[in-house]
Amino acid sequence: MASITIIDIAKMCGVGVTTVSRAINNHPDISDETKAMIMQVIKDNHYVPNNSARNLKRSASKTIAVLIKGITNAFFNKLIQVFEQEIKDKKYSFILQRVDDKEDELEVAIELEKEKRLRGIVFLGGYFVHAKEKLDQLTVPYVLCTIGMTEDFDRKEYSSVSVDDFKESYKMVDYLCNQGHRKIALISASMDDVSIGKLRFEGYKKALADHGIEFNEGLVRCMKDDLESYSMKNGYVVTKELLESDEEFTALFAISDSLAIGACKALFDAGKKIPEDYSVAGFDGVDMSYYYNPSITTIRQPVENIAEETIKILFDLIHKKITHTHKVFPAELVIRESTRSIS
Amino acid sequence: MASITIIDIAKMCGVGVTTVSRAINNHPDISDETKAMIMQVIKDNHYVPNNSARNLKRSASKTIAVLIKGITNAFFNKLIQVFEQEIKDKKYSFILQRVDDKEDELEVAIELEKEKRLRGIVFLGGYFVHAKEKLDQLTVPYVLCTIGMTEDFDRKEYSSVSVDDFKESYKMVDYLCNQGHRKIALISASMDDVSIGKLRFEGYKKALADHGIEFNEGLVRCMKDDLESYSMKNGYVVTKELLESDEEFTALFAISDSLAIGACKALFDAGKKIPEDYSVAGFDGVDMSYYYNPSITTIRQPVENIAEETIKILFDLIHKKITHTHKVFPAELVIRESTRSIS
DNA sequence: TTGTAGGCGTTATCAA
DNA sequence: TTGATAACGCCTACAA
Repeated sequence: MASITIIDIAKMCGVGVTTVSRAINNHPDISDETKAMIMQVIKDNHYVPNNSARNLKRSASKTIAVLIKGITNAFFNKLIQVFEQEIKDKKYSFILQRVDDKEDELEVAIELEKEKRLRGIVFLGGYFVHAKEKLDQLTVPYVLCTIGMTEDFDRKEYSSVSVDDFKESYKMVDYLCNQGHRKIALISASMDDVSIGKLRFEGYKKALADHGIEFNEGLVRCMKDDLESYSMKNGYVVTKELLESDEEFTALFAISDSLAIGACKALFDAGKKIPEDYSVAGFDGVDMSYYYNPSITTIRQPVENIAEETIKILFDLIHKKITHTHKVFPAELVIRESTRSIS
Repeated sequence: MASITIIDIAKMCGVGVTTVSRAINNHPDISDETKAMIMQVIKDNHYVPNNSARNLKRSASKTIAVLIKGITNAFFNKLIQVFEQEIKDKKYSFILQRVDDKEDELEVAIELEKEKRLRGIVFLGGYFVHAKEKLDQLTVPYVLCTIGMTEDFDRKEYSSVSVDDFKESYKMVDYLCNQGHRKIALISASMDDVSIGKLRFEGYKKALADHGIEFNEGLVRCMKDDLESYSMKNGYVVTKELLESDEEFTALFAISDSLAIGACKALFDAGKKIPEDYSVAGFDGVDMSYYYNPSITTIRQPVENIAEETIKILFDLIHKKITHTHKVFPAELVIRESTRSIS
């Protein structure tokens, strides 16, 4: 069935298409009278403008896209909420685009930029290893949000907002050491991770070293590739293995809260108590870490600040107020029930 | 900066645009030779077709959209994963569109249908109270997934897949009663909810009645409108109030697992033990209900079945194999650590 | 204040 | 197997 178009409306109203277009888009050059009349006809006939046609014609539509890799991550939920609010406050519209783990976020971005005439892009999650040449196909500003980048990527080429994953991870492990723990297990990303996973791992190693504790590879457990990354199940399975390996440890640091929760479950299943038998710590500071029993000691990322700053930088970039910028927020060590001193 | 178009590619290759279009879209009438040549040029020049133009021109693009209201709901995550898989298996592409709580999902759907030339739509979550007249503007088939509808909406007018929220809620409360509980608190949706919230509430009432237990309004607590619906925080706040009200109860049934977890936290804060002091039950069967400590007794919805059947019905509708269908799956009472018998 | 006409980048039709 | 050309539905100079 053929959809009703702007021409049909124009005919029904006995006016030209331009006039109808003006009515739709709140253009000034139109009398209130005709506008009201047109809007009424549009309503009566359920006319809905075709977005594809609009996007095709429009040079730039005030819209920002947020590309998010791995939507299951609870940590992103709050971020997105703030993004949406901030973007709407600026009278821009907001598109949330999920990117599959196996998809290339950059390709999606390039396509979306053309399709929607984007003005800016926020990348959330993932590793973001891309050739510069390909990045250059993006002609609008973009900001990487909470995507830890290793040094081999030139910081002059992009903007980012995040916490210092190395430092914050160090902070947690340092804390555990200060509580008397010397055998600290780590649930980390897979070894080929070059993003936050790697940084948090390095922070762990450095803290151990600074406390004169020898690094024990047997205590480091990587997430399973065949399970959803950063999932509770992943933490559960990996911890079960750790327990079966007979490696001794008194504390366990998981590089995300969800992994930590999975770890707790595995510990409970083995009849252990937290924190009496094992201290468990997470990272991110998602709501669940507070609601869990015991509540989880974690590193809380300042979500609101991160989100607001991301948008601020993006708009500054759009308005050419700044060149590439990197903002690093401090995160907070939140000590809760899941860890204890053993000294 | 002007983007490179199909015409540019055609010129560079010394062929017509049609030929380029054929190469891109895998049309048969083109020699492998020219096709390979064209694809190479496209690659070298990073040409990306403009989707708006394609959608504008195309009569029907094999794509299905899933509209989801309230993406924070963990229960939907698994559903979405299955949807994506099933849809891709059928060689269709998949669009996930988030709809804000305050937005009208139907309006979004109508617009999206035109913009993307959709072939079908899945609605997830929300209440779905819409005038028939407006629904008729949707010209492609759609299926309501886990959206409980009350009777005043003609079942011949739409298709749906869900569990029997009334019956399953009844099942849980019946179970609690059989465990000797007679003072059972309920955390429910707001009173003007006409969807699953209402159905689960009715199931609660019916089970009490069947056990000869008088309904006590003071034991029913509605989610706060000013907090995110079905959030842990909502469950937490509401349970705190309940505790302060001095209403006596031995069991608490929350109409979602997340609410139940919030409730547990409030109980723990008050120095109570679960299930020794209070039994707590949830609904949905999300992963978290298993990982929580204590693990939460819940009603597990058969997520995979629901998702698969939704897609099956949608495609049957698309291929005109069936008229409107309603599929109701049984859910499973999963008894775990958070509830106990007190008789 | 209003209308006409051309073009946005593709795909589909039809003729070569 | 190819290519010119007409839509697709809308916006916007420009003219009236």
